[in-house]
Amino acid sequence: MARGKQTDLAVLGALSVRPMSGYAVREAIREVLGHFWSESYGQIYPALAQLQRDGLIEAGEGSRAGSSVFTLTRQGRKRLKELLAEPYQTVPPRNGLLLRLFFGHSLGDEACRELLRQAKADAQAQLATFTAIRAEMEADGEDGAHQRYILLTVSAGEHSARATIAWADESLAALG
Amino acid sequence: MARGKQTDLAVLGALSVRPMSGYAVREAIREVLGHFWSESYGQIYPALAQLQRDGLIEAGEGSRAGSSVFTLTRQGRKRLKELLAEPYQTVPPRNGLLLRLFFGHSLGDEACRELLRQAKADAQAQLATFTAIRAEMEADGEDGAHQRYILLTVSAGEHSARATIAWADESLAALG
DNA sequence: GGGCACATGTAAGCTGTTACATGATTAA
DNA sequence: TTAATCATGTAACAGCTTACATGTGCCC
Repeated sequence: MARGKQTDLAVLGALSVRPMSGYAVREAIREVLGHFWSESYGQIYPALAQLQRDGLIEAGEGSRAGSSVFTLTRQGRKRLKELLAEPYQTVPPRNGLLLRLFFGHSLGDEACRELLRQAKADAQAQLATFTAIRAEMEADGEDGAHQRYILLTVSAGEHSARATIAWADESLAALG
Repeated sequence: MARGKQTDLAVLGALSVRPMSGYAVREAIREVLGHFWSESYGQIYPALAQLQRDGLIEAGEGSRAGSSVFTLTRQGRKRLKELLAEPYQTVPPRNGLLLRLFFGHSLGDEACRELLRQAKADAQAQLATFTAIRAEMEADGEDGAHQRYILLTVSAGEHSARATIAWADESLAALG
């Protein structure tokens, strides 16, 4: 019971885009929501079973033996809207990079600089990914209904990555 | 066993600033590291007991009956440096706000705008807090050894908050 | 026929929070 | 004297990941 409402939300949301198998739900979450959300098989399969028992999704014949394609029911669509409207829970922060920099005096300046350089490189790689996604989406031009909202989350990633790069540069300068 | 290395790191780090009780460790983590780290009593007390058994910290007489003040030993200081040098683990992302905006089509535009307005207000409040901390630290001017590193983490918070504000403004404009 | 992607599911175990039980000390 | 804060600790539980077990279908 009460297995994360947020997991239900992610699963129902994925199925609202198109019907798919549990495996595909996992892949969709990894690839599409990956930069701000994650779920493992250990969450997804039990969630699918429960959602089916509750009549929020229906299982259809899959493309191969033993596989299922899940589709949202009308109640499932209603439940999705309910969950979307609920206040979201935040996870307790656990930023290992900042924890290390906070004790930078014990860590040593050169190690701090190395951490910052790595963080900057990671953020640059992320920024490139987001920019590529945006370019691809804007080139396609399809799927207008979802696209604007997806671009909102891509934009969040871009802003966050740019902020990290600027912060790393400033901090590297400050450490001399 | 193997109770989070990162918890050990946070606890040893806190005690490296000054010797204190378990309760004070919790408060220090909440108040000082709060914007990027968290630990609960259920983590801290077992960690302290284990660290003491391992000879990394020593318990001294507290200010009142039954209370202890923990101090880093030489080995503890060494262990702290080891842990600081280890690569940090990242937590799987779980951003409830972006998850909701991603499915904004189902949620509805007005609800999306409300989420963005709230996110902006939160970020503004955070930014004000960080700015106040910075002002206070720069006014004091004391504790030079740690201060530069602490300001690095404050700066990270400022950049992140400003990025969120800019993103929210852009997104509100995009949603009309 | 071998490897890879697709596919389902569970059990063990780790990490971490919450709630509770307990009590000392201080300030109003 | 009563409320708040300081202080310690644990037990129950929630949430999630990982690894494993198992098998199908496709393509080279």
